Amino acid sequence: MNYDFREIEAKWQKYWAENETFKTSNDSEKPKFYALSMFPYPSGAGLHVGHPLGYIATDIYSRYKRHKGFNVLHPMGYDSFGLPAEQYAIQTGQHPAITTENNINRYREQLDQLGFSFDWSREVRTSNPQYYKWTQWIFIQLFNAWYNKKSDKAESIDSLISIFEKEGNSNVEAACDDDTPSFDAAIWNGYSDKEKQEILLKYRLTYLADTEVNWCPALGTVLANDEIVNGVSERGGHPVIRKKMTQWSMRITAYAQRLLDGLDKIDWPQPLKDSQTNWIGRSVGASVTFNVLDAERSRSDQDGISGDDVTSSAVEKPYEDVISTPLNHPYQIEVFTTRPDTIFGVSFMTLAPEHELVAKITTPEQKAEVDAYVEATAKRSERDRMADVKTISGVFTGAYAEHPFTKEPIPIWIGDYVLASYGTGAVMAVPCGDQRDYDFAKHYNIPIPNIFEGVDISEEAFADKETTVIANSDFLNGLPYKKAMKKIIAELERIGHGKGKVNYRLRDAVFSRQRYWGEPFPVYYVDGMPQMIDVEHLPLELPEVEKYLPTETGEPPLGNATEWAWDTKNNKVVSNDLVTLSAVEGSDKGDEMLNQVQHDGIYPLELNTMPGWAGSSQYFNRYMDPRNDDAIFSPEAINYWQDVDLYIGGSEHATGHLLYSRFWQKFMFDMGYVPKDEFAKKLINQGMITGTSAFVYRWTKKYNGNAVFISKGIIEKAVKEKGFLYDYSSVLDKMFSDLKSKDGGRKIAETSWKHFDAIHADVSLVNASDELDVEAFKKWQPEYKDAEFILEDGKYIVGREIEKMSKSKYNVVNPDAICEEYGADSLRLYEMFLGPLEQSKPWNTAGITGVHSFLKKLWKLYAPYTNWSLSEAEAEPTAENLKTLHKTIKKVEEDIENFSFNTSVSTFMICVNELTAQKCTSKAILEPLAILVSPYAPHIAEELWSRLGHSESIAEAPFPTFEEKYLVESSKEYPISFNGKMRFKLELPLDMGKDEIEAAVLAHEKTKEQLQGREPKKVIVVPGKIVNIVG
RNA sequence: GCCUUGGUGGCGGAAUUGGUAGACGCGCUGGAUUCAAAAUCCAGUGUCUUCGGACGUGUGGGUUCGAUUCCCACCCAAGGUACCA
Repeated sequence: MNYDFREIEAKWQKYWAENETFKTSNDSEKPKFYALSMFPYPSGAGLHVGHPLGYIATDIYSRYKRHKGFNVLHPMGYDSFGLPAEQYAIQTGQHPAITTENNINRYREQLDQLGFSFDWSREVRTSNPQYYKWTQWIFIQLFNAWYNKKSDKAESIDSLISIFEKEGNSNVEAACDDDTPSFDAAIWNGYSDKEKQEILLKYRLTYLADTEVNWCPALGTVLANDEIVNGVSERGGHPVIRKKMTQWSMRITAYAQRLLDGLDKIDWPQPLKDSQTNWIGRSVGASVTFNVLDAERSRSDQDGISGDDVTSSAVEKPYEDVISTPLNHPYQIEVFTTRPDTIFGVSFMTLAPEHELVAKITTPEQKAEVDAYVEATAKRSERDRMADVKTISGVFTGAYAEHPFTKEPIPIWIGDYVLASYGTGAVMAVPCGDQRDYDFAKHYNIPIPNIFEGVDISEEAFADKETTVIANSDFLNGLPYKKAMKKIIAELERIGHGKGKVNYRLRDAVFSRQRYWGEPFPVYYVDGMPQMIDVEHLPLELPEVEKYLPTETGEPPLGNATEWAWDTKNNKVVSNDLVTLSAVEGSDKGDEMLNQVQHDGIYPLELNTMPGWAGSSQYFNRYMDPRNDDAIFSPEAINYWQDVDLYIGGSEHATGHLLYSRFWQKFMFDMGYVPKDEFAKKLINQGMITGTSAFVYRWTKKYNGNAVFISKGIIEKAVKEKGFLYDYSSVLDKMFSDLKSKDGGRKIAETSWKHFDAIHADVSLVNASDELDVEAFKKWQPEYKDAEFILEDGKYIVGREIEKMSKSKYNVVNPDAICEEYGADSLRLYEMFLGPLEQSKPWNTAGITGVHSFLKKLWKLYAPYTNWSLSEAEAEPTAENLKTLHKTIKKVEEDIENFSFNTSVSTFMICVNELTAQKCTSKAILEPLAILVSPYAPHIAEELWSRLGHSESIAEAPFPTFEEKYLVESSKEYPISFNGKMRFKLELPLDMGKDEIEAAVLAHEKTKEQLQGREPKKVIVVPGKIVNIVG
């Protein structure tokens, strides 16, 4: 009987489902192994062949680990909140839950036909209330926690309150807002309840803050950076403004250092670690405060400090800095620098154009120029400003700062190379030590003082810390970098102008989204202060709304809900109308009056929803105990499974999902909920599968009103030979003649590619030889049904190009059609065979015939057991058989451990070719071979296994053990090289010594032939490897 | 600009620690089988060649008996990006 993959695959998929073959228990004597693929967002387009790549790899590893005796957790679920379903809802009115459900069903169908060993009983969906109940739960835990820098971990907010009650916050070292005031116990205890809540919000790990967002009034929504092009919205081209909005934030910055340190403990790809490291952006240096000289004095000179014209009330002073600010300076500029040792080289300062001081310090003379520059900068995106290194631009503000040591005036400029979002948005510019400052100074003729000993800075800045010796710097003269750093920081602290500081680029993560299809916050507001809903009343389910757009007043979509108020007496969602606002209607007193409102215990609920990453930041732990309604997971479950052993997914999640997940895991660890502070031991990024687009070439001329397509080879030849098109085809020659009368003559111009439009043809219309199915193409594009096709050798050959898979390029390949034609096992093998897992590689369906015929050969090899017409042929394995088998075991095992799945497929092919040639029918060979193949091609392996006489699934059959003894050789075919080039081969016994080998080789006639009488200068003999003769 | 990854036949790719470059597969060529096609099987397939051999892993150097592999400089492509002070 033939290899009937359709029947076999359907049979075993059914078997696995019915027998729950891959259902995993939370207690087992076996060692655990947790293999995880990043769960997908179920989009409407379904899976294309790129998606399953990582899933197949994880599945192979999971199945392998089962054969190796592990209790394997291999779950799958859906990241099912997201924008596309919401967009679809806005357009059609269909509830996102329905769209999502449909998409999930389609995904499930597609996944099922690929034969994955998922434990589907553990499926999670982030949009399912039973799931997001626990997302809300974590949010509440974060709200009720603060970060204690002394213990370097998160702690319950209650511990903070008791400290405040006893001693205020002067001894507290916490991650908190910049504007947190200091208070003692008496002040704290005197605060009203609302004031206390306000203070506590500044400490909580999730907190409310005014954050700038890109607000698009026309769309009534907030836009992401990449939704804005040239200052207007990508969709519709509406203006976008920066607007402050009160939003939830996550205090991830508290964990910056631990997120950095943790990278050393985990086996993740270095590029991914690098991008997290860069994202966190730790730099060590100092913060330095420069006083801004008032206009009067900076113009006249800088004689001492005497001013009494400025009152202290005008001082804008950051609360946390213990800098003794001279009261007579109205403004300070705080900068962060990694090179405080170069402070005597400062010759100007640069502020980001957005810096809040710009408007305050600019002199009237410079105002027009500065305003114009600020306005011009506002139109440029941050991306744009970053990418453009060549253009140097900036404007002098007219103001001067005072050097903290020399008291010299320093001109203050603004420049768009300084970004407001990094550090303090201000730079102390040291042109001799920083190339950007250097270029800026050169461009604007600002002096470049040299403060380095023995260094020429006439051409470029000098930034090598290691060889730095400071000069022209008062008390720093003669010091190397490290010593100078120490000294200058001490001095800055002594004079109250700065301190050593570690700066992180990482910013707190905004956690509010003005969307409908996301997790609702378990939050209601009493007098404007957020209150958490008690955990026992979760989940707080998404309300129904009439439409999914923002409200007319600009509130998020949940503002459309009529039932969206929290009844604190009955603990349930009730109608908004029940929120009683006595006596405030029409009041112009605002907040003050609101405080006096009588609510009857019914309060408005939060209108924002959580962002996409909320649901994915702990899902890996939820899989351990997904149906638990009393806890996110039981202690037993988390203690058994601990963490993810292998996590496979795309590198695009490097600084999103993978950073936030690590943050939440560390928080969960601090609170004692999880035993590991890193959730995934090993991570692998699978590469992207690109498409191989096909192009047809349409001549820019028409013939009888129809398009003319010319085969690629004809054009190529004509272009290469600089010839005329009509010389390369008799049909074209005739066309040119016909066109002559109408056209007034042949255009005598050499053929060039610009005479043709390359048009995407659907890749399914092209075969492995790049030949287009012309008739099918005409049907596919009816506008070309009468088009002419100029063929070469009777074929139309298309052009090929590697591009990203996309609908518009007609190069998307769907797994369904491939499964139908070749089967899931072929698809699985082929996806792996394409190349290394981590690399991106092009898809070309044509090549699948290779692995498919391998499976047919494999099936044939088992003919004594599959073809009942033959009598069962049980034979003792030959030495050759065993050698083939064991070298395969060795290689496949190594490959799986190294995630080198592509080479395993080759190894299987070689193995089957060899065993076929050996006419092997031995069960002792074919049984272990079935197990070896089973992780890769599980359906055929199960079928062969059962035909070999087993009644149990192959899934847990022990992996064959490699035995060296079958590979021992007695002789080796030595490659004999001359000057490193292999010239001939010589078979010699492996136990032959170095000298004997040398003698044997030198005596060989081919050696003499090669040497042509020359005397060998040297003979290198590496026994068992190679012989190399130099001469 | 910076960071990361990569560059080997017509194509995807292989090559364990520096030791036979191009495994395996696709495609191509020729043959067998067939009324024919599909499928299958066999042989060949890096380039050049005076048929002896010579050259050949992005380019140019270097280390070595020997380099796809190690070092230096550069070029190109893809992805990322926050001019990080």
